[in-house]
Amino acid sequence: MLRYARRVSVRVRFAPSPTGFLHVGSARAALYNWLLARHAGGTFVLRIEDTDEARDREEWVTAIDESLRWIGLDWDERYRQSERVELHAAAAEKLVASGLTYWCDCTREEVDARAKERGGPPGYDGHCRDLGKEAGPDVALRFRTPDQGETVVPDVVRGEPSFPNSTIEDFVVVRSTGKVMFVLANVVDDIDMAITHVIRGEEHLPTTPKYLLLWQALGGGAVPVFAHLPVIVNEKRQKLSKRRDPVALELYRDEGYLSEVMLNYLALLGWSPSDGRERLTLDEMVQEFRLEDVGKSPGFFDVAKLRAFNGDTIRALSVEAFTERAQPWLTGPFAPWSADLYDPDVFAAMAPLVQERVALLSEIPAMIDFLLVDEVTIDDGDWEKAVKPEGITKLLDEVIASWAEVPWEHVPDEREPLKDSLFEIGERLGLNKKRTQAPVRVAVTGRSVGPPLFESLVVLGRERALARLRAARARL
RNA sequence: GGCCCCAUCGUCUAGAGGCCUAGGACACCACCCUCUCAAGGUGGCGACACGGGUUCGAAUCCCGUUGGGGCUGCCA
Repeated sequence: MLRYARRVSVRVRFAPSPTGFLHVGSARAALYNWLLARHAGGTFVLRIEDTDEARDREEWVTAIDESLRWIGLDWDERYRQSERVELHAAAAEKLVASGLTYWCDCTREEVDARAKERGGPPGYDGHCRDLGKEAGPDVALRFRTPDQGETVVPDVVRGEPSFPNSTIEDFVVVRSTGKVMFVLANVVDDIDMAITHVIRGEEHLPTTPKYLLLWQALGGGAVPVFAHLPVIVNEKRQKLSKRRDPVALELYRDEGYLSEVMLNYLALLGWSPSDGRERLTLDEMVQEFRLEDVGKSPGFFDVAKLRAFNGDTIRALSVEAFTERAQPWLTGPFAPWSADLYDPDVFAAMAPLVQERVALLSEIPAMIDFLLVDEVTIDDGDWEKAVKPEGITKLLDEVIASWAEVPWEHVPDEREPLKDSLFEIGERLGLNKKRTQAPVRVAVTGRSVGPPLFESLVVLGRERALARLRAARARL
């Protein structure tokens, strides 16, 4: 019955261990599993492999759930491997009964010492293989691997890598503490959950022969289809690591990357639709995803490209959607100002101008902060550069006088009194437009770059604008 | 060291023997637009790692070399 079920429906699993935030590499593995499940109308199983007491933490379990939810990967079934230890233990007993294992009390030091002595490759030498040792404290259970033949991994992306059985050492399946090891637990759960496709990182490929040997020993039936995904690397072409690379998914969320962009980018790191398109919606990815189209070579996690995608996507948002997505940086946890300072009308007036200029949502505050705070902080470097040309004092004096009178409005291509008066003064003083606007911009916004000046001035209001111009004038 | 994997522009890739004087995207450069910055427009730079085969014909198939990577735990 199980066998039949396996034929008709795809069942995949994502099996993270809660030892840290969700890693971009793991997220991609989760995504590919999820895409296949959704594409095939199958089942996506989330299996938290929380059997490492030393490293697991409950908060990481929550963090993984949250990260998956953030990118919108929903699961159909969810298990905790820690709740299944009896099943694993039963499987271990079955192995003992089958005679395919033996007990071993060699310590790591002894194994290493013997390897060094014989000068051969490191690893276990089968020392206790025929010693008939009994179970007991400090005794581990090893699986006796075949000496002859080879084990072939049926892999959709890699073909059929084969491993000489003679190079597979007799590996530990049950620790001396009685705890079942990762591979065994993995196999037991995959058999029990009727997993049809194992999609995971390439780093698992070398242990897959052990997986297969155990699967066979336990009589698991038809083995799953494997898909070992190419590793994701940094600029030095090394596998992304928690220690040296920014890999936590939530790091990107907090920087203001859009979840759909993250998903799109991750999907493209190792897969592309047959026509090579890059910008895909989730639905399109589900529709077009095929395991057979997954590439073999490692992919560089290119933040510059991610960022470009993000900017494109932000710009394509409706103003309403943009405003909605921006909330965490406006009124939420990432807003740099106190709640009472924030004015939704100010943002509404600036939103379209801001939207075109940010690639990350986290860049929003710096685009509008000068409109919310009472006093701007002038960037000294920007100020020095802006007031360098001759005649700036005169310029500011005249602008202050003129703008005290001029209609305070700016309608592009129609009524632009602020703009007209400013550049009229600048021209009279022999300053080009760039140099004319620079000191005014820095005086009013605090920086030499930002949203369009005249629109900003209208939002700021005449009084505050003039006050800032006078304050700047006083600096000269 | 051993086992395994990988190899098209700087990066991600399209390419499944002739459609390839190798296409796209990001990055970079130049110009245009322009109140700054973006955005947008136009153009440019730029790759089949190397050597042997197979074939009328190879980026595409085979072998080797070189280079890169992964694994090598009584972690998962």
